[in-house]
Amino acid sequence: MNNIVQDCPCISCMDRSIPVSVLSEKELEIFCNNSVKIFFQKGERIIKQGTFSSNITFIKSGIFKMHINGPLNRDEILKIGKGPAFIGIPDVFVSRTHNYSVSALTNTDACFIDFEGFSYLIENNGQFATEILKTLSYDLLDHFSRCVHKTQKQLTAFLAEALLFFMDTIYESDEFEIPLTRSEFGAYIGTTRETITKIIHDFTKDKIIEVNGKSILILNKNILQKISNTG
Amino acid sequence: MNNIVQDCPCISCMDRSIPVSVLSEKELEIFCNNSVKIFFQKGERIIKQGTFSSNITFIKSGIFKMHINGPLNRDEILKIGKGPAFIGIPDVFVSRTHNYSVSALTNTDACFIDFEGFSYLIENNGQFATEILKTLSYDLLDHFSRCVHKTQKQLTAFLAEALLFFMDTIYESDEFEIPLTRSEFGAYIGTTRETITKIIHDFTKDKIIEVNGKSILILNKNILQKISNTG
DNA sequence: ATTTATATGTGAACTGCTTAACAAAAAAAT
DNA sequence: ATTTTTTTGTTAAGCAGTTCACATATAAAT
Repeated sequence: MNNIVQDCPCISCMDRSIPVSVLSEKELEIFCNNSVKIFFQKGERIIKQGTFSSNITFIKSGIFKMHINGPLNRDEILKIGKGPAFIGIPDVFVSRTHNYSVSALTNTDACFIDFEGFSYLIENNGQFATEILKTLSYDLLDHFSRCVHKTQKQLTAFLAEALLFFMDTIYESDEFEIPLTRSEFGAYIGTTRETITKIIHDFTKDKIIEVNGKSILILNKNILQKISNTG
Repeated sequence: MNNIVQDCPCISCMDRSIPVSVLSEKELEIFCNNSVKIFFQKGERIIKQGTFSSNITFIKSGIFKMHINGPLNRDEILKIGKGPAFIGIPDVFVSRTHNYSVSALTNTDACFIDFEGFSYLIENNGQFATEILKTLSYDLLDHFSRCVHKTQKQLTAFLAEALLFFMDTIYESDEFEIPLTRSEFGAYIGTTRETITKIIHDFTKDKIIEVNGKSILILNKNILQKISNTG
């Protein structure tokens, strides 16, 4: 009963996160001893752009946005994701400061792992290193795709893509509450809140979606897909 | 004289590439035995989007472009870089196929390292894994920045940024031959060749740059910087 | 309950950039 | 050398999306 590993809360994440699952008992202990869990309320900032980055963040549960303050002082959302996920990895490996902010879009459980401990695991467990590499690789390819779609597609198509993303990836349901204001939605798509309003209005008029404030119901996924594909 | 490591051509890259420099003699031998060096002429394709990805590519020397075929079948340049650089890492770790193409913009020496060998080194040399992680991290942050600038800046500002990039990072000189056609330049900036022509024309009229076909001379870096910053 | 602040809707005027169409120059192929 | 292809320049018309200004609704604060 007095087993350290049993007291380690990180053990509960072994079946949530693949990188965590490849750790040995001893390594899991190191992981635990170098991390703290913190609860964030919807809307709270988890990482602030510009602050020093001395730890990796693991989003245990919750939906979050990665956003960055651009050259025109406008906020832009780089990515929306949900736990379980490691975030902030590129920052600690490259610069001493965070290059972007991360905020909670729903109530969120997050764990902060000290870089020393994280780095030790990378250096000493090749499988862990490989899994983290996979995570970063996926993030990079995902962002390539998003960036290309953003520049090449028309706004209507790119917004359709975003709705499909919420439906298929984030909520896995055709009915959901968008965790963004119209302005934030604009920052995600790369446009203004006015244009978001207009396109959403068009979609409801064509009976593609049903909207009531923030709650959205997808009525015709096929057409949405077609709009997204044809650009 | 019959030392294997001395016969290994990869040893010459120890002082070119940080990840290579952390390898032991034995590991360098593994590296060599799992790689081939190939010469590419200017314009040749090094990696073709869609093909199977079973190896990592190391650009020893030369300037290259990473480009991707977008949803509207338009080619877009994600990144321009120069050797020494590892490319194609995210592809092998995530999907079995290449998600983008890479082409030589100048004559280029490239080495292909079999994934098995590369993976072995990641798993067994923590320092190597860390350095590769740094590489990917840098790529990700760099691309975040580029993507945000692309959406927020006006074309004139973004083109100015590109010229400064060529000057400071690629050629380290205020005089250089742009290794892109006007169309490619458009694919890099996210616009059409007509607009590229127009902006370049404006810059020459204002005596900011001097242009003769592909050769460019930066006359006033300060103004270029200012244009780039003010969006 | 009332005030204040934030979020959303809506339309008209404006604009940066694209599209399209043609001409000329340079490079590659024969 | 001559033809063919690719690249570049240039213009006018068109439009997708922005900006601005105001009305309304919702949420937060007192």
